[in-house]
Amino acid sequence: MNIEQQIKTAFAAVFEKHYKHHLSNEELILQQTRKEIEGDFTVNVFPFVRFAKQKPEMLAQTMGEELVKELKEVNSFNVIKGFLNLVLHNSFWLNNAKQALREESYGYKTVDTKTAPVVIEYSSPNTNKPLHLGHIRNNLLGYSIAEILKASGQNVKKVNLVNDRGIHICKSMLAWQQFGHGETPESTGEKGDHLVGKYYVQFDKEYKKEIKQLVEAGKEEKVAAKEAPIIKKAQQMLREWEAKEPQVYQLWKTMNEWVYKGFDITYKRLGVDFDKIYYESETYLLGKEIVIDGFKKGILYQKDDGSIWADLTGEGLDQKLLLRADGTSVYMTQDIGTAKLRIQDYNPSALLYVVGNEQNYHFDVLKIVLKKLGYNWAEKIHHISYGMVELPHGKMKSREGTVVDADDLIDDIVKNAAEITSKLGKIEGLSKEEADTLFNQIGLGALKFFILKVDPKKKMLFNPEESIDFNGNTGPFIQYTHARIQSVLRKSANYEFTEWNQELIINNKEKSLLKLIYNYSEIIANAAKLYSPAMVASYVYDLAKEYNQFYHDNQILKEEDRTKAAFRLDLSHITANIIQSAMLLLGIEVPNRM
RNA sequence: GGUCCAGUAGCUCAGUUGGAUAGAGCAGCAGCCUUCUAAGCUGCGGGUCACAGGUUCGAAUCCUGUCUGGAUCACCA
Repeated sequence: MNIEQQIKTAFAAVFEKHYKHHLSNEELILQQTRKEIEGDFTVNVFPFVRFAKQKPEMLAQTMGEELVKELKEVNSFNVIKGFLNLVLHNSFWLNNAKQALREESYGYKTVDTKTAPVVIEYSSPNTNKPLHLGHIRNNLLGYSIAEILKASGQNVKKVNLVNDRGIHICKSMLAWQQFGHGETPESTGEKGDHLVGKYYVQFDKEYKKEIKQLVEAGKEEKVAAKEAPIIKKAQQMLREWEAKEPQVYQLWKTMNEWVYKGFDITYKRLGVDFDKIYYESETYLLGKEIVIDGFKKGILYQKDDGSIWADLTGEGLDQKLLLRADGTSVYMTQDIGTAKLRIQDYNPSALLYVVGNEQNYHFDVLKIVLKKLGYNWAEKIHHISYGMVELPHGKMKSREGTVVDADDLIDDIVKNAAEITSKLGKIEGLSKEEADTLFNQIGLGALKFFILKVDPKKKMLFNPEESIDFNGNTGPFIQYTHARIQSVLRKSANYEFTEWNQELIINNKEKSLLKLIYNYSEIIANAAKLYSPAMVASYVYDLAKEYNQFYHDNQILKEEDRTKAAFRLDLSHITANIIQSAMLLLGIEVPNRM
């Protein structure tokens, strides 16, 4: 039982003895005492005055006196208005520090790999264009959430679903066929995903041109959009693809290979990975079968043109198309198939999807359709919905060329890290290779922290200027704190120390650090519960900030009292370890020098 | 129009199930390096928590309404 629970239990027992009323664990709220006030844990007794029939101050006073007697960890207390502030013996915090020193992965729970896994899907790229800033948020969130879940003791499987088929893929294939003159990544030196993306854009251009021509010839815009020859050709190509027509299939394979090679580079730079990759081309037929089966059972219905639909009006939603009139699949169809496949593959306890909030409706529908089809496991689906990334000028729009390309962004930020780091004279004595590694760590550290520190549920503004700031609440600030500690640790070899014990007298800064150290495992648990890397980011920033203040105010190696020196060195050691481990949960590496 | 989400300092964001005087960073101003890494530390200024009601001992937090912004309601994914 942790100390919070002990206090709550003791509080309830004492309260019942005095006032003949039982307080449930839920109504008893224990919070950490705010910094300006003396104390470690605080109970607000206001909610209980009606049971005690006593003034809040009196009640708090009585409870304080009793708790000091009852619990050996509680040293003293004070009462301010209705707030009972409990002060623990310093030995409690010091003991926890000893534990943090002993435990290899302090704060983490061990994973039982025999339990049913949590399957988390993230990334889910389309193979028709390169990754952009929006994908970066997705990838960083997915990776980090998975790592946090693992640290909280869950058995996690990371999966990726590659949207490698569909009308959008045919569009870039068609454009390449018509306008590509046989270009390849090798012949142009262009990264494969960028090359394919170029043709996707070109398709859109041509399509628009044809629509415009048809409208000028007197067609309505809607009709024109349907009748434009190039879109007809793309649709024809999709049918040929589903029929595995050899030429189309070969082209599709070739172009997808180009894209995968490009993606691999970007994934590697971002440091994300997967346990399994699903390809929509391998799963969509399963979805198709399920839909046809559902139609035969009368759960779904068919329109005159042959298309198959789900009627969701009973659930307050609309009609939803599941198979087109020409028999080809839509996005929903394949998601039905992959969900079922994942259940078969893993028998998971939960199916998580890291997907943007623009698809909230899609996931509502997915769950309802699956339930209608009789799959009880639909309940296990949870959409981790995150907000869009916006730029200072507004939204990213591929058509207007305001998309921030993932590769370009990483290049820029690493370049910037190199400039600043060099200017600060931090690369003296480093080899070219070591320096490059450092630039990458700092640049990506800045980028990742900048994105992950924002609450995933909220939309975020990506200001390029702020993202390359390395001061204040940033990744490099935290990395720097870690490097600083490492420097102290390296030098400690030249000093003698005397082992400290629980009797040690500590100052305020030391105590603040001890408390933050104590909080780490609960932060991980909460971040896991809320799927929020931002909570970890916020915590590790607080920790680094607190350490820097401590570092500024106290001598460590040169402290005269060698017992205190030993303690401060240990505090530094623990802090560095937590910074490293917390940053790892965010997918950020911390250098030993910078 | 229906549904959903958001609105906190000049800007970007914290604020864990309702609790004490609403916090950081950036930007601005003023200080601190012969001493363990100054990518650091300290101080100053900056707020009608969109607005109006309600719930109660107590509301940035919960409820209702209004305003503003966004997402979505496709034979796109």
